[in-house]
Amino acid sequence: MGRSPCCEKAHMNKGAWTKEEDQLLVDYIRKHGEGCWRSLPRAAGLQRCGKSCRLRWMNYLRPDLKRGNFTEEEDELIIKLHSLLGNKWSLIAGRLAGRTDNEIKNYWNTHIKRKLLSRGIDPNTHRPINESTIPPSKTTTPSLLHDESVQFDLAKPDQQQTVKPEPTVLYREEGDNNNNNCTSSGTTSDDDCVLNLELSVGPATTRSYRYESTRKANLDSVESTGRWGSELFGAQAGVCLCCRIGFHNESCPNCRVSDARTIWESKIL
DNA sequence: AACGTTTGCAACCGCACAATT
DNA sequence: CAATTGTGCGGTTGCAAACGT
Repeated sequence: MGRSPCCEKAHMNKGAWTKEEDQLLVDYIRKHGEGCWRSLPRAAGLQRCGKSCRLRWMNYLRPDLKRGNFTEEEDELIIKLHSLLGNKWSLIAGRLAGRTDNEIKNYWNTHIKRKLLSRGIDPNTHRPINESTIPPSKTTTPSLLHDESVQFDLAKPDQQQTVKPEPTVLYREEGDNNNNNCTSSGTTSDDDCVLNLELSVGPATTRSYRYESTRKANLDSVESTGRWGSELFGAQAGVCLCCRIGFHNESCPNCRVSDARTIWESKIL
């Protein structure tokens, strides 16, 4: 069956946007607001695919974007968030005001990867590249997943929480005298081994269901397909940190769903 | 100056999934 | 409830600028 293409590509412009196109898009969105990207190009007089318009607006034309170089603080925050979230660029971008997922993704690939490699850290695992030679007990976990200093007020899932964990020791190698400044308490002068993170963690911003029947249908579909949609499991709408860090929160919809999944899996497995 | 290589980033593509009909 | 539509995401590509020889 397949779906129809998002637009008729035959007569569409591709490639770099011109100033005139930018102006048309900005003018139209100022006037009518965002939304309905499919019909926007025609309405705005643009020979562009709706997706292309959306991308251009989201990544470059939005007035709230912060342009310019990344600061050292942003670098470290990206590294920390990546260690926690992986390649969830949109989630990472959501924690950096004025930065876009595309910008962060590019910055990661061109700068931060190299930076981590120069530190001897695998950018994919956030562990020392030669870690395989290190006894596990000597290696401190790089992930917030196991960072007990992270605290959430799970009684208030709708309230944005500012979390100030103690600086987390990321990596320490046995016998590395150059890194003796790294301590488990995080008091150190070595910026290379400690990240002082102030994470602003919001609730999983689940989309509201216009129809309760849709929600039920999607929940039911889990049973029939065995797949867990992002809305249900908090992947796209915002990672459920309660689940990710091993907490359980009765008032968090995702935790309740994960309960459902656990029950469902226990029936199946 | 000319050419080849590397780097940085804007934009595209395909896919997944929520929303709607 | 199946089919369809619209949106958003992550991976990848293409190209211009910077750099090296």
